[in-house]
Amino acid sequence: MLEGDGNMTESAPRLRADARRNREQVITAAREVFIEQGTEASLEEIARRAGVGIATLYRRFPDRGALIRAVVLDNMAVITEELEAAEKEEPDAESVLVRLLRVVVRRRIGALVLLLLPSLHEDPTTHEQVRAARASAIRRLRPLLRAAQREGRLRGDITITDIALGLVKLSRPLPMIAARLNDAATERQLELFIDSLRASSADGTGLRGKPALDADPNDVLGPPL
Amino acid sequence: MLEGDGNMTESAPRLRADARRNREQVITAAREVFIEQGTEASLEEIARRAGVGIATLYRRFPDRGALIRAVVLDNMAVITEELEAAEKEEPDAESVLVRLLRVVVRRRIGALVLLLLPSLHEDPTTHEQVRAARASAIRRLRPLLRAAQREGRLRGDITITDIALGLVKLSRPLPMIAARLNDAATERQLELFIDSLRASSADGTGLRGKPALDADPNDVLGPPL
DNA sequence: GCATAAACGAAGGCTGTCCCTCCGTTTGGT
DNA sequence: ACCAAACGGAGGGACAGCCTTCGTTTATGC
Repeated sequence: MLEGDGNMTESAPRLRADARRNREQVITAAREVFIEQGTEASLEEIARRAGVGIATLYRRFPDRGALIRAVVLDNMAVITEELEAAEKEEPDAESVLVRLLRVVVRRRIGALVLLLLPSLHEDPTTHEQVRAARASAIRRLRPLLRAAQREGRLRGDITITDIALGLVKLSRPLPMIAARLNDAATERQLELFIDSLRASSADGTGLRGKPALDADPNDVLGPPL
Repeated sequence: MLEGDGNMTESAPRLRADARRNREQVITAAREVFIEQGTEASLEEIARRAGVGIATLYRRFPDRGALIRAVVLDNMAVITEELEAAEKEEPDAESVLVRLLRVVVRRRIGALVLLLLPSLHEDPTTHEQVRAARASAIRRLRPLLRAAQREGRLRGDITITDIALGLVKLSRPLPMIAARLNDAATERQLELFIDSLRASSADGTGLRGKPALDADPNDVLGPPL
């Protein structure tokens, strides 16, 4: 969760302290619930988990779309922030990338980055805003991946889409399984996934199956990554 | 879907031809819907997707539990069957295992194998039956994995649980994304996952993080695999 | 401190969905 | 051709989620 003034989108009068705190709690709860149950989840449950009355949620986010939007933008901001920190502190591209993966999974952000885009596709207002945030993130991520591949640390037949989708699936907790188990499993799978991205995993024949998801700019996933 | 007489559990009079057909369609639909939405999904949607009236579903499966049970047993049967075929036709353990993974994912079975167990845990009636099927599958799978590891083709720090959970996550389609996209993504991720299991992926340091999920026989996942 | 505007939570009417049964109709098997 | 078996859909009851209204609480500026 980014600090900020909790008002990166429209210019509102400025929230009271408790209101700002509640707003962030709602976004955090929404992020978790959306990942677990999808964006159709009950808003009342989100409010409950945020420790907040349902009215408070509606006061801050007039409809479901507004809440989704807020979560997505917040996620994007976290990613950007973390990316900058990593680029300063890590020695090479591969380290930056791997660190980013770990953060994204641990913070449960992965899923929403891609997952929520389709819903926003309808909304002409903020679609541009979200699209811009996403485009900017990709503009930074792509050269990073290229670099790591040139370093010879990551396999060459991987695309950003592969990584993004992998994160999405990793991040989704399995329903009807205890949280602790889910966390343990996710961590383990993440390390497996990271290993699978490394150059040593490529068996020379390249990935079986088509490059999948590369094409079709009109698709949910936007232009080829 | 296994053929059989559609009556592997209790001894019923013998179903009419159309009834048997409908029964299988319901199971198939249930498998898909359960994977997508969890076992709390609407039974009416399952009936709809099976192209069958809601009454027909209830006639065959008196309650939700019965349906879940049927799906699980069916899945187990398919796995066993496929395993036997693969063991006859494939040259080594690794090939058998990989082939099995591909079948399980393509048939959308993966998720349910583990996913449904917790729900059944409550039910004293059929729990034993399911537990037996599962135990028998594991008894066959474990030596297979060991063999593949001895062959030096699969990394040594992998457990059956790792594989099972990997399959579960792979198999779950992402909500609000077109089916075609989901299929393409899943296929791609599966190949990545398979590569990650190979010995060449291990970087010598072993998997970061604890062996996770190995212990606690009282857990959802049963005894260590 | 205290006044006041901002923010809060909970109750409740409304709507839609899902569960499950009942019953008139259709269909497979002999 | 007969009839038991199987079918589908309508519909009542229950319930969960949406969103608003309203009386109460709390942060903030003087």
